Amino acid sequence: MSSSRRITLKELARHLGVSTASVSNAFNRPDQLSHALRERILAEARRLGYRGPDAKARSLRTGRSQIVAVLLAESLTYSLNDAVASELLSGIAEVLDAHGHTLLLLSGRQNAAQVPGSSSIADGFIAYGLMPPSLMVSADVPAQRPLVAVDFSPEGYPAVHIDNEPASYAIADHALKSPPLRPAIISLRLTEQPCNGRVTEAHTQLPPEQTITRSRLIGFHRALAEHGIDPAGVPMWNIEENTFEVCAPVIEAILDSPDDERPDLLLCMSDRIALTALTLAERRGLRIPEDLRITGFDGIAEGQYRAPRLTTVRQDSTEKGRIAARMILGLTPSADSLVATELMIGESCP
Amino acid sequence: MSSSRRITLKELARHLGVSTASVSNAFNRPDQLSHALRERILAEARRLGYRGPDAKARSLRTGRSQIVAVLLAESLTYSLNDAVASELLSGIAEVLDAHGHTLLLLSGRQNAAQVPGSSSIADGFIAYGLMPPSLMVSADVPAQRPLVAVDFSPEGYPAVHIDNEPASYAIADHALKSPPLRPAIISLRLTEQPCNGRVTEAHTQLPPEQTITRSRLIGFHRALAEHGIDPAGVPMWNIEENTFEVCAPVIEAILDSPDDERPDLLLCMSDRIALTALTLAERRGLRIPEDLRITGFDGIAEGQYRAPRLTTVRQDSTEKGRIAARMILGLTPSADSLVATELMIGESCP
DNA sequence: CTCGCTGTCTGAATCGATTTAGTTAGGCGC
DNA sequence: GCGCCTAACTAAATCGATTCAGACAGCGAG
Repeated sequence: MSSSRRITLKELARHLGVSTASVSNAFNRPDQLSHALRERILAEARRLGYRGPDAKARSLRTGRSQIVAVLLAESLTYSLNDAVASELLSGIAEVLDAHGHTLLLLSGRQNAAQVPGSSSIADGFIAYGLMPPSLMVSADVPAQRPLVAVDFSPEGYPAVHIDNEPASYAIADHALKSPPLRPAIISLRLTEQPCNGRVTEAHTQLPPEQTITRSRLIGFHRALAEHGIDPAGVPMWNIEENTFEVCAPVIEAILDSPDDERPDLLLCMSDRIALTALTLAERRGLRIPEDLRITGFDGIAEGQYRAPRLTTVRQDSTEKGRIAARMILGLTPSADSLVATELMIGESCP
Repeated sequence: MSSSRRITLKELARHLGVSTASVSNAFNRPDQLSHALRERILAEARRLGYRGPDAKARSLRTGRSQIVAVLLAESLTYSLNDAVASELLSGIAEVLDAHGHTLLLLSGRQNAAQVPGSSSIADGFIAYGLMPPSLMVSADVPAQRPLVAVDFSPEGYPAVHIDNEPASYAIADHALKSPPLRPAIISLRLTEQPCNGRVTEAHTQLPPEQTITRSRLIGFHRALAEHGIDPAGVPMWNIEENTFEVCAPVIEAILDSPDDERPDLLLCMSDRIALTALTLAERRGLRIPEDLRITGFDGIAEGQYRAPRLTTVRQDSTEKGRIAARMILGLTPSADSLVATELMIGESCP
């Protein structure tokens, strides 16, 4: 009533004629004071509109904020619209929520204006996606703060990931059981070197910074070789960013090939790529899978909630998120964790 | 080296033999000290591994945290997997990012174990989705803290929204230009009363808590009436939660009707519902749009990146997010804002 | 009666910064 | 040489809590 400013714990204590310690205990450690006093304090707090201890002050004093930061290699805008990242976040959120923690979103690709150090508020970090060490530093991951990595393995930190090579081998192996005439691979960011379109030999010679996509490629190649197809002879296209907009022109170019050169099997490194191919092929009236077979990777919902269903490898990103969150909260010992994958046969490549 | 603990500003100052004020200014107000001293301070900071002022302490002292909280009516798990909410978050993140702020995710449906008051760390709030006042209170939206509402209008706060009634009138009007034999409506959470399936009269008599879906329904009804169809005679089904899993059984039930009772036009209140109908109808071999026409609402990417494309009303959720974020940051005066919608004609209902 | 113990409650230090008011020194004009 | 202004720097209060180390009272045992 009197003051418009929010009332503080100290003022509340003075109103009641008790110490600040008792008020604090009334909110945090009920066993430390008599029932009667506690009730009196809570009643007066309600009366004066005191909402409980201020989070900023509490976190300074205790050193804990109940906040876990997720540091994303890609921009927030991209990540939030990407099904795989969203699933991961959703798994993280589920566990944090259940344990009274909240989620702070941080991007490695943040604006330079970002005040350095502003992230030191988090109790722990979950880093997702391939992040150069420089990014982690500039994003101010404090040296001695707990960090769990997802889908990459920075030295000295526990990581949650899947086994990409066998998984991609498995799906390629499945697809190759009916021998294709003209198989092709559509890959995702093999190197830091920008490349959207047909991959030349030069690109494949570059150092394998992108470990996930590298492993998937190796799996594809192994399956091809085992089926008697020389991987070097299989054409490959690269996609710069895992979005429909960026995929579409590359796919259109592929589909524009003359009929006797057009691939009849597309091994795609992500569901987004595969779904884009599926959509554009259908718009052209190609029959799936008779004229063109397509496989994906990830197992996002969109690929299953459609007709024909996408043949893909499901990785349970939600579960990855749950595991990472449990490690950060200390509910699980922090150690490298391998999540299982599952081959899902849809109508896009039976 | 010596101490494993993180070094503080005060210790850094003592190392250098300068006051803490100067060290603070070296990081925050370069114009307040000589260039030479500043360089000396920053060099020593680097040497000792000081990463800049601690965010917890800074936020306590200044009262600002550079954090904006998004309070979601639904669970985080649901919201992160919902395309509309993700788009909104993505718009918010884009603006916050560009201005050195970060995003804290809070759910109105949070676990009861949530420490009350833990959200008082945020500088401002963006609330999304219909949120009963009680939820906003229990989620501890501080009374005098800035809040912008999206898609609902709590008293005393600015709101960002679209004009639902004319938008849904427009799409129904479009669809009814070819007169349907058996139109039907699939609605989304018209009341707090749980109902997944055929809507009885009782449900429609309930108080209109869900303002958005109510408005959309009124728009549909107005269009029907204008085209000479009695809205009371149009069957309606309700969907409890906007997900494939919850939608699917209801849609299956509708499609199970004998051929001469099965609807030939589905006016759906969301793209998720419409896409579920589209998928399940295709799996049954129904021809779209010859056997069944379907319209959606929202304009999510998934509906456009497919064949046939979904006929829908696009609402630019990303833009809603940007606007809300700008208001919260004070870049734009906080006032109610109406975002335009756009009718998008796809092949699902030409 | 005295000792020690338990249950309540308090005083004061502390977390790590920001910021106001003020001190000091140097430069400049006249 | 004097006064005034500015630039550079500092001392100390403050933000709003948590928590440790007692203080005090009451009570039962010996």
